Amino acid sequence: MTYADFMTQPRRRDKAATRAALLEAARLRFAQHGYDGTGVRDIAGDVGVDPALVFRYFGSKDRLYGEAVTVEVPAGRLGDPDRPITHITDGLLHDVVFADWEEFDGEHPLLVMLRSSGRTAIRDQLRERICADYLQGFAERMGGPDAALRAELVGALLLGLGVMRSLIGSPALSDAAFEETRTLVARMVAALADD
Amino acid sequence: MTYADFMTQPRRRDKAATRAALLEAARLRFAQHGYDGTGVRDIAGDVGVDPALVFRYFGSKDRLYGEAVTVEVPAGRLGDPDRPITHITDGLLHDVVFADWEEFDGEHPLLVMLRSSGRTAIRDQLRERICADYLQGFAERMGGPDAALRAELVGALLLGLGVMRSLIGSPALSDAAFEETRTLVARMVAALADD
DNA sequence: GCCATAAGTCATCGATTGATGACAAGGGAT
DNA sequence: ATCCCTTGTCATCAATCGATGACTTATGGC
Repeated sequence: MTYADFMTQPRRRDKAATRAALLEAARLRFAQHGYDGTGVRDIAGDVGVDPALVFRYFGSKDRLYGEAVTVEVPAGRLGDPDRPITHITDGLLHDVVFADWEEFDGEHPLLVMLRSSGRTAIRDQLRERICADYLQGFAERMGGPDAALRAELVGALLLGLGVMRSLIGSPALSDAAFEETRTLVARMVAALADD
Repeated sequence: MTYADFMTQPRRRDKAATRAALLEAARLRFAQHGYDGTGVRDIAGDVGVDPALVFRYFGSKDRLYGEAVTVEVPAGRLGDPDRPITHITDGLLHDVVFADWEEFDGEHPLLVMLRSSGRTAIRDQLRERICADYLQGFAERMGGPDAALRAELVGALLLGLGVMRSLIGSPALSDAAFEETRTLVARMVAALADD
């Protein structure tokens, strides 16, 4: 049997595998084209399966989206409260901004949600996750009267980096080595933390 | 004649005024719900006019979007090449990030485009404008071997600030006074410019 | 006041959307 | 080999999409 025969051959029936394949295809589609720009037929077409299965396995397009972009984000290695803030941002830069989220076409799920932020439900979830998962941890390590504000400035920097890298595709940042960027970011964050 | 009568009264026929009203309604809708989340009927409905007029005056939804988000952005007061970079970012922070773009529902047109970045044409235009209008000016004032990278870090910070403020709506940054934020941003940028 | 032109409306097209339920077919257990 | 439950397909619905062209109505010049 040739390879072409193998590919055109009907796939073996497996609920779990099909469901997982749909989920992965949905992640890619939503990441590239946003919620409104992605159709159920597109996703099912990528997997090579009937669109009706999407509704059988996920109930609705909304629930599929919810399950697709919901991923346990590393809380940011916020373990030791005495750890300097630049170590935290180093870790986040590496794990969140520079990490290759291959299941989301290389983009962080938060940036994927950004592209679908026209829907208020998605925007609310986005704010909720950014504030709870990241900003609060920053603020606790900042100290001072305007700790919250400075924490959000750090968040803005990291978020902006992600947007520039994967969404805009700015030339220098996209090509830069991690270590080079890390040094510069650490400088900016340190300037913010000093009193 | 009561106010209700006045409102339900058919508006006076005026091509220029209707066209302008459609354009403004389009800006608001696109800003809030993105390209795919906005229908021609929604826009026309806001103005209280027939959807067919959109095509008569703008040709297509695509061209309406193009005309709606295209706005002459202040080039960033890049006049004097000797002006320190922090002065530039001060001005941009004030005119671009903190400015209230009322015709775009308070958001900067670039952030509006961000919400529609699922469409590759929009994403390309977005990158083009950010690189040409801002990053290049930054890089010229940076100097050093990695000027381009550091320029994009400044751009990432400003872009992230805009996203946090208007798109995410993070609490501290949204409420903070301009002067307070300006001081902290200047600190971060200065740390980047020093050798 | 009439009339031509511009402004706005209406009906409708074809494609696509999310979603539903009836139906066909594969696969393991007996 | 047969049976039955699970998996996947098909046909289709109602709504909405962008878009088009024919029609109606208001308005300014005479």
